[in-house]
Amino acid sequence: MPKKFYITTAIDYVNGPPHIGHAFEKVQADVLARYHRALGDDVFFLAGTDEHGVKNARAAAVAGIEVSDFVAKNTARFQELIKAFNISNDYFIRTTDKKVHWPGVFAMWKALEKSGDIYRKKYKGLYCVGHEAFITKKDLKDGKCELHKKEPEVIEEENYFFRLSKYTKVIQGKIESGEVRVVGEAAQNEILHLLREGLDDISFSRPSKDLKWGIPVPDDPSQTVYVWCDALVNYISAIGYGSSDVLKFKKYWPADIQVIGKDILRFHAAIWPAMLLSAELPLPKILFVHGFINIGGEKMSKSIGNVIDPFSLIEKYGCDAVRYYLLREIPPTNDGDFTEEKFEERYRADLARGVGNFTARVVNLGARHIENEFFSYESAETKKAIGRAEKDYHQAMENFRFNEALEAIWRLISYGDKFVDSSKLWELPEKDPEKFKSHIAELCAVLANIALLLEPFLPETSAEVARQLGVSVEDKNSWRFRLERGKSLFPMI
RNA sequence: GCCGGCGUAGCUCAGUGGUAGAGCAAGGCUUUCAUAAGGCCGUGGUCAGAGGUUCGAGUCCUCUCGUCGGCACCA
Repeated sequence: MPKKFYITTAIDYVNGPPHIGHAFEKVQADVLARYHRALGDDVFFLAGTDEHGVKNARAAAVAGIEVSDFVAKNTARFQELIKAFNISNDYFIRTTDKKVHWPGVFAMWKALEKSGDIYRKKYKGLYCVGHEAFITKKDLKDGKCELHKKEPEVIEEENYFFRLSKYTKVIQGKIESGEVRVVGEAAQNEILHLLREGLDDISFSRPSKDLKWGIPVPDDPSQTVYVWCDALVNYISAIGYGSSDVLKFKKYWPADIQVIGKDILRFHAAIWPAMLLSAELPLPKILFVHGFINIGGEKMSKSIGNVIDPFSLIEKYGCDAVRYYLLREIPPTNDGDFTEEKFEERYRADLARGVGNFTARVVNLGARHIENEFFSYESAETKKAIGRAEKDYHQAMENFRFNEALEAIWRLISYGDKFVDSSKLWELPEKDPEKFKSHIAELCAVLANIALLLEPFLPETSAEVARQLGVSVEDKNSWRFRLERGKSLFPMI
């Protein structure tokens, strides 16, 4: 029976259009999902959107449309993003889905209550009249709301709290022991530091008059479930937690990997595990924490006007080229940088002159002289080169070093290019046709292995290489090639 | 303020106490199968700075500087 593998991405907040950072997270998770499918695992890969909250309600009001229409429209953009980047998610969860998501939230809330971890408490907050909402100390400048230049009122209201403080030590221990692994050194340090200091109990609901656009607290419609117990629950509601059919939940939970950004670490490495502990559910095994993408060394921001639109990038260069840049140039768990110059440099050097050109020279030369089907062949030396690439590749993947896995593949491409040159392959059809055929068979084996390893990263390219070779990559050990010239994989720009 | 990451070739980075590395870019030579593509070979370094530990420090310790970030119930 295949091993189950459950991987999630953070659900995106839909108050604005998707940018390149959203795409980055999906692409990283997609590589892991595809990699584990290739290993033969039974993969379930989740993506989705977080659609409740005051910000959405306000943005919809500004736009002058119904909030449900507003979030539906924006969610569609995120679904287009997933399609454009060829993301292989098995399901897309929406927190506004009353059939799938809400029952999970209700079940979670009741589980927390049952453990005695939900209690009523007065919440004291800074209320800004201009915002019509609570603000934080961060929003203040000289004691006044930075935006509205007014002193906030201190308002007290009663709502439900969750006993987060009760679980911080236990979670700290589990992260220290590696039972819950936080991938990304900076992220691990940060969360351990936070946990060592201990965390306070946290507000888990808001009065419905302040927060209407959300899920009502079970048996108390005067309160709306606050973001934690709404958004975070998506990871289990999506697979049936709280529904009448919990088979999928039993099978896939706990998540093997949860992919998140460094900005939401605290919620996933503290609040979420605490909720799971309280509900007596197992904790996710790995939190993979990625960094942010800067643009030319600067933070991406609307006010600077440097936000990169992932759709126009794909339209210009193609899905796989953008995936390649994100996975090769951005360090997996650190901040990275994007510029169009760097992008084109990578494109030309690695894609056009690398995998594209190598594929073209092998397939064209082979197809010109060999029409029939022929078997794959590997000399001892080639076998060794492929074996080394595989070993480096898998080792890199186990450590989530996507960039290094790609380097390993590119060393194999380089091996193939050298092979063509050193054997003067283009002279052989005249000089030694038998040797030519065996060399082509050998180079096709190299190419097919490249396509196989490349599939999680550049699925379209992998499929096109396989098509030109006339094989399916997954049929390794029984490859019989029949070459067919095709279009350039990555035309020179 | 408290805490953390980072600082190594023009750029992106690897480097586990033992002769400073890779890829890209730039330069020279070379090939013509291939997308003006490929291959080969140099060049390129005060490892941010200072001090310390050590037979020996890019690596460990202390301090300084630069830079990015986290925390003070925003998500």
